[in-house]
Amino acid sequence: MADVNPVLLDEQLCFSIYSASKKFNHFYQSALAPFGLTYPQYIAMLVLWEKAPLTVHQLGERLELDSGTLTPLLKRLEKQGWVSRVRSQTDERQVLIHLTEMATTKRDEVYSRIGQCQTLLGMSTEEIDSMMSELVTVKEQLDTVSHKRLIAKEVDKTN
Amino acid sequence: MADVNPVLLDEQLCFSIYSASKKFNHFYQSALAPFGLTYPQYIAMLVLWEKAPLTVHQLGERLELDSGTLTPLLKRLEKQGWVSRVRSQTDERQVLIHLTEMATTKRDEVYSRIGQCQTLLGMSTEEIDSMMSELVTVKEQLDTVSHKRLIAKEVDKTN
DNA sequence: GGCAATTTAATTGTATACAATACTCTGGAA
DNA sequence: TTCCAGAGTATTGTATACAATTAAATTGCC
Repeated sequence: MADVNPVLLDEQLCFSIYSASKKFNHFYQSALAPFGLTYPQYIAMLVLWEKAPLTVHQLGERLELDSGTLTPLLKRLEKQGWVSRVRSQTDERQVLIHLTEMATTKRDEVYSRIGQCQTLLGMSTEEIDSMMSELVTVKEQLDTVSHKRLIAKEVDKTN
Repeated sequence: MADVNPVLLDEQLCFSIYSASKKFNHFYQSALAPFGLTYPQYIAMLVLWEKAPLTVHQLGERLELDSGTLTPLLKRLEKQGWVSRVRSQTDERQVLIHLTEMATTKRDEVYSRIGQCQTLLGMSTEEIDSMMSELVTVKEQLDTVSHKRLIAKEVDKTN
């Protein structure tokens, strides 16, 4: 164990991303304050504005969230009048998330507000695209590693 | 409101970062499973390994977390034997977080495990540095915008 | 020296995340 | 037809986050 290098917080990419994620969260929270939406609620609404109605499962795939997170989140969105949750007629296991009239009405207002705030960030489309593609690479690596570790576990079990 | 562009989740930098942050979280959670540390607990330990003892406030500045998050987190670390929380003699408002002997003993083991996992990510130091500096820019923008919005609020109040 | 303003932690309340479990429903196999 | 494996959602339990408040200690200012 003598060949171990110190791990310094300031050099960790994970912490940069963790910190940036929290700042974005805070940024959107205040940008969306007039609408009373949190950041996770907002991204759920983004997906729904694209293609509601969706089942909880479909929404979860898009957001990478499971029902443990989405069920209470959607109940809160329902209570605040953004969505309605309707048990599917054709398959009673599924719950379809529909937009309310209010959600449809307010969509462009939210889009506009977000657009204004993003302008304030002052990043070009190219800069944003470049960063996002780097992030895709990182995420793929993380998925691959997780997968490798999973395989490793399986191998372990067989020994 | 006719001039509003749709906001698509896939084009949002915030979501890329949010998603990457969750993947890192999951990655470290499983990498650190042998030690029973969560990701936030791990970064707290990183800072403490650099310069314990620290007050809750000092640790919070480094991690960008407040006592509302840190107090329970540190109590869990204490219960698991990583740290001790000691009320300062010279200023009884402060609580000093010390490393336990176990924490000191296991430090290099954790460093080594993390080093191995990072190698699996397959990113060069240059790639990581480049990404981190871009993230610093984004975070500075987010802070600036938040600050602008704060000023705007103050101005509002005076009207 | 005495007291208001500040500092520091802890607490409270709300909202995510996510693993693990429970429960209901569906479709297919025997 | 019955039974059951699997799918879809909800629930439970644990751990963050963070705003707002509380409580205790300290500092600064008169």
